[in-house]
Amino acid sequence: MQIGTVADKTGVSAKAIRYYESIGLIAAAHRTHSGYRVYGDHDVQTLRFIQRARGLGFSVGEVSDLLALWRDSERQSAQVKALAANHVAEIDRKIVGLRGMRDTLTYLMERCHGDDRPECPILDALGTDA
Amino acid sequence: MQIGTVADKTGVSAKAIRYYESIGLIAAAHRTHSGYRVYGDHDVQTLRFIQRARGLGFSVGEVSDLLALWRDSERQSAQVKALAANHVAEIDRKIVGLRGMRDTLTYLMERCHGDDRPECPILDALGTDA
DNA sequence: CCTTGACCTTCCAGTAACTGGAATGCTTAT
DNA sequence: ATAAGCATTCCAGTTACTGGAAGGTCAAGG
Repeated sequence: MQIGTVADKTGVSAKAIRYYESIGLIAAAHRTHSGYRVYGDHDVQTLRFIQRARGLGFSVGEVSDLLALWRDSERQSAQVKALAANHVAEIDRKIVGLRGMRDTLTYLMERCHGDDRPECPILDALGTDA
Repeated sequence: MQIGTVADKTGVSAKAIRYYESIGLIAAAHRTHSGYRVYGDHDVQTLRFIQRARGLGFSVGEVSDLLALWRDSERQSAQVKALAANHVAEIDRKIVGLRGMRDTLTYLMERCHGDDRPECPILDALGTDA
């Protein structure tokens, strides 16, 4: 298989696959005599794994750890769970931050007429001296 | 006032202030004969505005628009409200995405023993062929 | 007068995770 | 022979800054 086929099968762009190779997330692919990268089903599996983990918001570094655990038959599920727990905590922090922003903004928007007059509590809130 | 004082007063780092100047978000500061930037209370107000807007998650580009509206006495509050509404929609999209990730992860974590055995539904979910 | 320390200056690099695009090469079909 | 549709490498750009190097400025103290 060439890189384009793998990209289609995994949903990971050819660019991203090369990038993952360049940073060492995946092993360097074998090449044809003319330099084309060649992949097998195993690589498709790995890239699907990566794609799903990225889709769950894991950073590339975390994905690297997850891949290592995935390949390690001696792993302890506690390690995986701990990684996931950390990530969930991180997600929760982000959600809390975003909710705070949204709450403030909706509060201000409710008080803004939103017509052709210039008065605006949103700008007032941003610009107060307090 | 020099840049360090403004940084203290506004919570915007000196680095960030210079950066904002470099991208044109704020006007170039006047300089002393020796090249030091000089600021007044007006600049402190502006930077506080920027700081608050950034804290609500507005991008620097959006902050630029907000600043323009803030300075425009002829503005229509509807423009501000629309900007805010777009931003809230964006925030909501992010929250939905994050919640989806969190739900999936917590679902999988509940099923993971998290002990010294290797079996792990989290890795299974990431690695399935389906 | 000189030095020390705390300021300030500019400029370059790095961050995360890629994407876009240019210039070029390979393969296959017409 | 050439054109289409793949592939390759490499450089730049994205966001919003931060870190650090190399070096000027200013006030205070010895």
